[in-house]
Amino acid sequence: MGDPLRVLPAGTSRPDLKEPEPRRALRGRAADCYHPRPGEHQEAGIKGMRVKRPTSFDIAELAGVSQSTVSRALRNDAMVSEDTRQRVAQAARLLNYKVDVNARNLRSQKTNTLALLLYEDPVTSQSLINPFFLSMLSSITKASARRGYDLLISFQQSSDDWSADYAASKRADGLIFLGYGDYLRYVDKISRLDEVSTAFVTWGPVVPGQPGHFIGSDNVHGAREGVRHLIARGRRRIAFLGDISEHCPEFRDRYRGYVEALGEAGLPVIEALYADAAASEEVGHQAILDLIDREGPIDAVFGACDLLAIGAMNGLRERSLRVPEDVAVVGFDDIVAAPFTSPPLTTLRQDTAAAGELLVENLLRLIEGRPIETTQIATSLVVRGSCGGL
Amino acid sequence: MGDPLRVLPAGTSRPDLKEPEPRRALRGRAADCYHPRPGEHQEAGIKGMRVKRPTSFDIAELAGVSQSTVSRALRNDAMVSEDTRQRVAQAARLLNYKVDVNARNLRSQKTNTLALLLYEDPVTSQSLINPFFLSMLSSITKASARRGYDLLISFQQSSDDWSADYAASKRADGLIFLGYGDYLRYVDKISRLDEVSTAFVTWGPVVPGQPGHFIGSDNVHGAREGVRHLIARGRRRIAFLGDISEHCPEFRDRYRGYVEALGEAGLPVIEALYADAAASEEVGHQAILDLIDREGPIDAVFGACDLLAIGAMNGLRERSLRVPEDVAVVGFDDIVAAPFTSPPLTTLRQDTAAAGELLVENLLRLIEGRPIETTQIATSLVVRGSCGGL
DNA sequence: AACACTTCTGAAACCAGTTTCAATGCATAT
DNA sequence: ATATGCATTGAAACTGGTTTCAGAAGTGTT
Repeated sequence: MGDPLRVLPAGTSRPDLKEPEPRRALRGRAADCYHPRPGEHQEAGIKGMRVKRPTSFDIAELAGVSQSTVSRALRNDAMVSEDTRQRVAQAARLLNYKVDVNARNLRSQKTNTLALLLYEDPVTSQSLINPFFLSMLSSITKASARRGYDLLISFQQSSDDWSADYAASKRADGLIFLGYGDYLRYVDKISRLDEVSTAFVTWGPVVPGQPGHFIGSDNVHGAREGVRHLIARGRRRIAFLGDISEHCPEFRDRYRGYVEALGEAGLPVIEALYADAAASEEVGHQAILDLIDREGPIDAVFGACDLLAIGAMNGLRERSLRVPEDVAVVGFDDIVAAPFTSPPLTTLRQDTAAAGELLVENLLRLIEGRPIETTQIATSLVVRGSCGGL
Repeated sequence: MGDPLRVLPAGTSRPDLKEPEPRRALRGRAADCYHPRPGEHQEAGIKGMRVKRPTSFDIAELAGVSQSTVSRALRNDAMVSEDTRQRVAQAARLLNYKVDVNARNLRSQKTNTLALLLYEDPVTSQSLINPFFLSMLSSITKASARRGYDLLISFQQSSDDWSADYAASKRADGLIFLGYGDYLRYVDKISRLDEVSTAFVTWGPVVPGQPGHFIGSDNVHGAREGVRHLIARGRRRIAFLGDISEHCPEFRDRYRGYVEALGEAGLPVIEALYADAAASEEVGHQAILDLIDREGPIDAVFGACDLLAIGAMNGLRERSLRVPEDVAVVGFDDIVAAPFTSPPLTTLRQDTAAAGELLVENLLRLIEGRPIETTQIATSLVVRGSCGGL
């Protein structure tokens, strides 16, 4: 088969250019100094001898078309004949051509990149070691990759190093906020994003008045299911562990679910069985000790997160109370450690795969101006040993 | 105080430009259609009415200098007077100017971005839920942020979706590879990176012949320390759990440490006390059962990773063997679950903070052509309950 | 006073693509 | 045969910075 790349289409080699054409001439020179062959990268390692990357002009020359046609062909623009597209594709493959995303982004005013801002809890610094975020991360990465988007990631430590600049400096088309518990401290900055019309989504509880951007698990429903499960197994004095101040809107929702489940069953909500506790093992440990010493026997604990539930189990063991015989325990999150505790922890799994998918989906909807439909993710009860059998 | 921005320096308003100057004229127009005032973002939300971002030309006009001077001033280029720098900075602040990184990258041929490629173990898919990687991720992010680099992240699932294109398409200046256990399957592709002179570093065991790029914990030393600790507590029949085939070079190194510690103490290496096991709780569980049933009593287990050690503890409990009284257990990694097992797991902590720092540091050294010095990170023994007291 | 040497600045080239616009060729409608 | 329409294509404008180059202003030397 003859080389189709050498067959120049009629009308291409027009000889009627007489004037110097300074701009074009300079651009064209790039092509002249590039002599690539597949597999001849030997000099690449030699310092300062780096071979020049091929540009779309090189592809154009090789394929016998104009540079703009190369651009169209490689983007599968509609207005290119199948024959041309093939020739360009082959030339690009031959020279091992890769678009320069900076040039592309500059002109098209699009980056095809999302930025993920991960906020640490400045108090506990727990969010970073919370495996929950690794699976969120994984699913977000995959969801954006599947849609052809790159993902920039940034761990935010204080509210000072604010990274809305990711959008302002055209590094990313949209932002994803992720954080555990108290993220309201940066919401004031988030609201400013609306003013500069920067697309963003946030993981966490739905904030009233801005439903579209805020995506989270159905915490109320999940907690209700967990507490129902305890009640169905005959537990009556069920303690709730978790900070329900405005710092932890998610925990507050889970407390609502707890209250609702009790109400359904006609059980009283005993104020004294609530223990304020930040999300960490140590805090949960101490909180349950205080609660038992103060209020006497309980027969179950609902932890607003797994770390609290695990801390509670350790505290119970310290008071020689057996889990689940004496006290049943249910957590929330289903972190990796959950199946490894003894007994294994019954908990409400947050569907991180669906969550990541929804965050990205909704962010792209915002970017493209399409309407948002779903904003909540269902949780599922994972029954293990700590709640007293199936 | 008068507005310094209006004081044009002499010689700036030169009136001797008569010719049309097509290029400049078009560029200048951008400045004319932008009328910003701090806090007047009202129209920003209205569709299609988006206010045009300020460019460096706008800053130049406001500051009464040329656009190239603006560029220099904002980058703290040496060749700008303090007075000019101040004026430019003030103008930029006033218009809330942010550089367009795409334009910057395009011209400077630098992205100020690193790409992190996280590989899943296709067999166990464990690496994603392994909290070890979250802390690696966190430290890598922080290390690159500290140096002014953005971080692109990508979870690689199969060896097919190869992302050297991150560098080829000028998205990133360098690559960081992260993966658990068997990553040799993509090393053939990694070696190709050298050919195209793409800077990269890899987390894992040092691969002979390419010392500079490969960074990892001192696995031999760490394992030796752990096994020494067991020996010092009187243990003699110490099992080793872990796959030491070429698929897991790290485990292989840890096995070497195990053998060395035994040798130092004059203990024989009993072939039968080695159990091949991939990195997961289930596999460790089964492996220890088989080993006990086959070889009879042991008094200690060294797990090549924490998940294996945890699995082993569960298996031992199933055979009614007490940890640490009957069998002492030591793991490797120090994952978050480690302190929550019962008894809490003694293990070798990998210093992820130092590791992330070193990966980024070395990658930048490669990018800038500076020599690399360190390639190994020390581990530290974390003594908890599972090894039989301090 | 003439000269060299910095230090600072502006004009224009440059990076490598996308997008606009006008032109071409060809098929179909009149 | 001519007008109309459409699919393709190329030339040139355009994106918003950085970098080169040359010139101006100011200082020090002889």
